[in-house]
Amino acid sequence: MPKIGMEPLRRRALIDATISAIGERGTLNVTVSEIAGRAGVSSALAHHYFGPKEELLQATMRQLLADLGRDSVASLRKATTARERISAIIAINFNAGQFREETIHAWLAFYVEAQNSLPLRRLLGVYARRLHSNLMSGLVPLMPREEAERMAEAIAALVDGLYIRRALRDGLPNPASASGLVEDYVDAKLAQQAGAR
Amino acid sequence: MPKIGMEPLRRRALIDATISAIGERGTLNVTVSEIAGRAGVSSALAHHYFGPKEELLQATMRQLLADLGRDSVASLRKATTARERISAIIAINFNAGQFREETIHAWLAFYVEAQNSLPLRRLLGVYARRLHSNLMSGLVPLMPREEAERMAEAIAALVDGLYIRRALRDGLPNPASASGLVEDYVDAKLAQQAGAR
DNA sequence: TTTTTAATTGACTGGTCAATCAATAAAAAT
DNA sequence: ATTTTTATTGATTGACCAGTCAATTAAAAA
Repeated sequence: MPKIGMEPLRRRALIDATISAIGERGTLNVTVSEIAGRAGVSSALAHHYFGPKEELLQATMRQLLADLGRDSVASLRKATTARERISAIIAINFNAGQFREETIHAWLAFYVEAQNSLPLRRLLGVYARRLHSNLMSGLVPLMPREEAERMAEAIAALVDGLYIRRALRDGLPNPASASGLVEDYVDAKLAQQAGAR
Repeated sequence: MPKIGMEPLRRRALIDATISAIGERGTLNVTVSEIAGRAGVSSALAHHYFGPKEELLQATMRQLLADLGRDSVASLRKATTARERISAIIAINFNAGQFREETIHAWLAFYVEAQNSLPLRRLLGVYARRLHSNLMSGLVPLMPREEAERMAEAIAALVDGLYIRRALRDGLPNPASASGLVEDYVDAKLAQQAGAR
């Protein structure tokens, strides 16, 4: 009983199913059938809309990035001072929507897969550059550019590291303590910066 | 032409081949045949010595951990003060042997695989606990225990994060700048600590 | 020298999975 | 009322791969 206009609904359902499948199994080694099953359709339909599996994965990655992007603009809009911008960026990465088992596993799996897939690597590059420029917009007003670059790199690494550690042991560190650690780092560095001036 | 006493040589060669195969392809999705080929033997021989693939992977992980452990005791032996111990631990993780494309890819791949394999998760747990206790031995003399715990977690996350970032873009951050970032963080926190006293 | 043991592989098996395709059914367009 | 388009799937194909096994060769032991 084919209704019309199913395409966008199916695409969305398949992408959601991909995230939850990867999230639950913790690896990109999920079959198209498994994903399709979760979305309530046959594997043939998944191929019908997305073609090869790789394209479904890319679409899923794009979805993840888009979600993060949406959260980012919303959160940054409320920030007025430079220091607030930094906090906003940190908060985005550890908010309830992002810092979930499911989402984290998906990110981690994509990091690994990016090693073999140029398109995925490009997508992650987009994310990395956006995070970097967001961070710089908060850091540059507070310190020399050189120092800001280093600190942006450190914050990004810290965030990635906390994600990975959360993926491994389940549950810990929790969102509050994770973002607390990063904030604490920023405070320490800013104090050091102020002292050196 | 079977010579005797091949077993330890073959085991070692197969483990090395596993690391380099995973390192080059960036994923645990390497076939036993590929690994065996690199080691100059047939896939049947790999199974003969290791049984199922999973066991070869575990042996490889154990090798990685053993290498890291050996580097650790060597490096820690030279440290006398608490601050030096911290630096020693940081240096271990970014020394030439550890912070290589190949090794990093292998670690990252194992992190992902650990999601599905209890034995691998256990092995990573061993590593995490050892790193944590090493860090604590350097931090506890310099600050309240509570604070030391938080900082050990942050340093560990920072190290993991720098690894992941190095795996993604090739080459950067380089060993010197990576360990520089971590040292810088430690200095900033210690200064903050001294100021608060 | 016969027998056992270690080393080694080619060939095979069974299972899994991505991708294709022909077929069906219903809505839309003509 | 045909024809075209959209939605959908079961069945199938072809590739790949982990793991097994019987067979071979040579060293060691009896």
